[in-house]
Amino acid sequence: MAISTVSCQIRQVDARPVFTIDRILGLDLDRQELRNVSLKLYRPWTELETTQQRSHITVKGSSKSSSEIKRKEEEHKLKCKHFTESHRRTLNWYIGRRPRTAFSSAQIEVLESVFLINSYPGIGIREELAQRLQLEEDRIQIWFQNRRAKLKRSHRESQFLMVKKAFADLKDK
Amino acid sequence: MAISTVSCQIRQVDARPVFTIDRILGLDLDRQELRNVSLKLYRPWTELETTQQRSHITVKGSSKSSSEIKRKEEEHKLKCKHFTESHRRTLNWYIGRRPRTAFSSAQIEVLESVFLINSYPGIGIREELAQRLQLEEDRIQIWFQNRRAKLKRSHRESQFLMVKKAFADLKDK
DNA sequence: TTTTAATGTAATCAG
DNA sequence: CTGATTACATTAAT
Repeated sequence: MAISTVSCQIRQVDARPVFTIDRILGLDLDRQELRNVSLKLYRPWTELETTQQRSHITVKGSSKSSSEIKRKEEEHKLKCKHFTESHRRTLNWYIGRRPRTAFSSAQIEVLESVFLINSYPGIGIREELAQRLQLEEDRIQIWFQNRRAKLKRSHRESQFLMVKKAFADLKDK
Repeated sequence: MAISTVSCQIRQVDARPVFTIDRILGLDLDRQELRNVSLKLYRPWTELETTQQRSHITVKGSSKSSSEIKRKEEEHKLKCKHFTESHRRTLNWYIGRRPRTAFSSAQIEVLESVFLINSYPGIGIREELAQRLQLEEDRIQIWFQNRRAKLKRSHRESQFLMVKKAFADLKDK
């Protein structure tokens, strides 16, 4: 099979390095020589997949996968839409950064309520929220990430204050 | 063990949601009831750290062995050092997560050069790189893992674009 | 200026 | 190992 052949070649290289780091960095070998070497790189995913041989992978997928694929497609469509609707941001806009989402206060309220109970919502809850709040699931995941970071930051700060206060109290004695 | 207990509780909640969103929003359950439920929130950084409870993880090694054991011991010492040297990050830091390594651009350049030739460097090359770049071998292994993931991701995306284009071309006919 | 959505990537964990 | 997810530092929009 093609793959195992290739990986053998690699293993060989590993054991008795044809490419030392010096060579790779071009300290020891010039580029012309490098092009002459016929070493197949081991990049399995570079090859086209022949539909059949991946079906087993898609089955065992964790909680996401089918829903994730759909999500990514939607996201992509949305990205394309952004290119066409070029009002505001036409200039402002550089290499494909998503326009900042402005959550409504109603959306924030719901998100905060959920966060209070569970700051690590799984895919199920996130998708339900997405549907209910008319947001992409990705926006929600990011929101929770940022929210956790914020909570952590505030926690850190309050701890810092407590330590400071403890020191102050010590001085008073 | 405390940590796994907590995360199991969470996973339970995720799989078979005791808290539906309706309940969380109080559409289905009033706050008094909510307070009676004894669900531990998963807020790791809130808890005090109980120094060592993660050592079992280091055992399960696979293909590597003598060098790996030595390496793991060093890593462990390093972790302990982090607990004692409590300047910066004392608060920042919860349950023994390694502080994020910031690679220098010079280090990245070398790593990328090697990656271009061989994206699956064996232990030999990794250790040489570690010595040369003044990094732990583990950092390098992780870097290659993440780098492969990145390459694969970008490859997936470009494939997606090509499929999309193919569809567009079909329409044109 | 402050807050925070978005991004990139190192670290972690399950399979 | 991969794949998914998380934490964290940074950037940039409001």
